[in-house]
Amino acid sequence: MNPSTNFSSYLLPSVFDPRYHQHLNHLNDMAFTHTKMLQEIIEKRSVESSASSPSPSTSSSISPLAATSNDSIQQQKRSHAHLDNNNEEQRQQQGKDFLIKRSKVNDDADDEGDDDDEDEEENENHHSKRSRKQLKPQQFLTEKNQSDDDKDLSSEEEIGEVNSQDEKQNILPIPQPPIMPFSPHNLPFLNYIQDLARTNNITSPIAMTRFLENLQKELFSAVQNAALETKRIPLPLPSMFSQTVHHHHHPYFSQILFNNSFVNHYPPPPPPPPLLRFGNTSSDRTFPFHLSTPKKRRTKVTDTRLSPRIGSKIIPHDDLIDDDKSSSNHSYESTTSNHRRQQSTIEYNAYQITKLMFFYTRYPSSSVLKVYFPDVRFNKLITAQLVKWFSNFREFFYIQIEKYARQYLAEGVRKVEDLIITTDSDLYRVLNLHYNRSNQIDVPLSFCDVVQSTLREFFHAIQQQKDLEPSWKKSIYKIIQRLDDQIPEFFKDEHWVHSI
DNA sequence: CTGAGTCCTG
DNA sequence: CAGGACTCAG
Repeated sequence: MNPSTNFSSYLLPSVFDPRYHQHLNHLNDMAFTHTKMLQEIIEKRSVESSASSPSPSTSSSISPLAATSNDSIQQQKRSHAHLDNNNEEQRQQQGKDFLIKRSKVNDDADDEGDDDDEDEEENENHHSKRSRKQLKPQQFLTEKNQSDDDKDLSSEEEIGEVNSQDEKQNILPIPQPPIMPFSPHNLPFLNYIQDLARTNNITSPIAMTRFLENLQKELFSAVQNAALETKRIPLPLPSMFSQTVHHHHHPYFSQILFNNSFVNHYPPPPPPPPLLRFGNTSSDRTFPFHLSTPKKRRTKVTDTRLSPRIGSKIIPHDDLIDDDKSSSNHSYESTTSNHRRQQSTIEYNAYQITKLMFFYTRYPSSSVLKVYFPDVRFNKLITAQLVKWFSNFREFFYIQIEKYARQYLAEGVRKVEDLIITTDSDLYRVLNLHYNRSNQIDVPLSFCDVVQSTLREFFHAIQQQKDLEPSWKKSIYKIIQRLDDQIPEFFKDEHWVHSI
């Protein structure tokens, strides 16, 4: 049980969002740019320092201890615990913040859309801004040693975390790619480095050189990790994760669940198709700095799934021109409208499929659900979501039936035997409209029986005035629970599922 | 204490 | 429909 487990899941969804990849690309760019710049700085510095101070061996003055000397005792304590981890991490974190921040400035389309609060202080001096973030759950991940990599794997999915690294990646040859012109655009980065240096009490040229080298190393190893990380990810993660970049291959359901359960920050409009700026390998797409802003803003699951357009399809009383004749639809589908529909259809499915399942089982256990959503990596929240859906379905189901039971009673029906539910019954139609609005499946006959049984139970109970007792419905629920059928196999069929 | 469910509310 | 309070069983 990793404390980060719960939160890490909030990070997931972004992975599915094309914009996330855009964002990563962007960060990647930045990293290279900055690395390059660092190198230049270092070169420059080293020339200077070698001229001024002959003995490089003294460079150890940059050690964290040097930093603590002026600082509070608290800091000392902490450095005791973490050894030089502390400072490293600080710098690293600042680096992250910076990168993230930068990318935000340059990338309006960015939709992480969660941390309005977090980065407003970005113009403040970097010295003080740490405290707040320190406590955030994800941050703890960075404190882990690389030695417990394995543990990390078990702890759900922490994507793109940066672990402070060992030295195996010494100075790697910089892939020399794009020669980045030194534009004013990059000035903030220099400022940032200066701040950083100040923070770390870097004064002497030698120390500065050393400091910059370390910084470079960190930056670069981060990039390297990106590559490693992406190779590693597919392992612990379900297949769906590896698919996420190929938008032609949307996992029908997981997409939704994750999107919905965790990231609802995006306003409705579906993102434009993600385009990778450069690089074709997966490692090019990912950058290890996960956008460390906590995405724990309460997610309202329907927010994305039931974006206005999508939601309208589910809401009763909706003129669903689109869905009801989806078959004929395909004839006129042109590029854009088709695209739109695809997007919405994907989202529509998850929920709809769950609804269809309701025809077979009213009380699916979570284990059953897992079986029928094999490509979904279940976690607490997802499970809860599904359970909640079924709970809501049931609610509607029982309310309708109770209503009709009372109605029949009022109409003078006497014997429960007179209550017969067929596909022509009003009650059936109402339910079918709710769960199977587009007639996507043939409702199993058993469902009629269940409805009928339920109706009779309610009827009988009301007739006996059991409804005056406190929780009179519960006994009925128990009876109905036993009537669950097995979910047919075709729910497992990916093709069928996609065709919904 | 936790998970499953229900009930109630917005 | 989602959230949250609440109940109840294990």
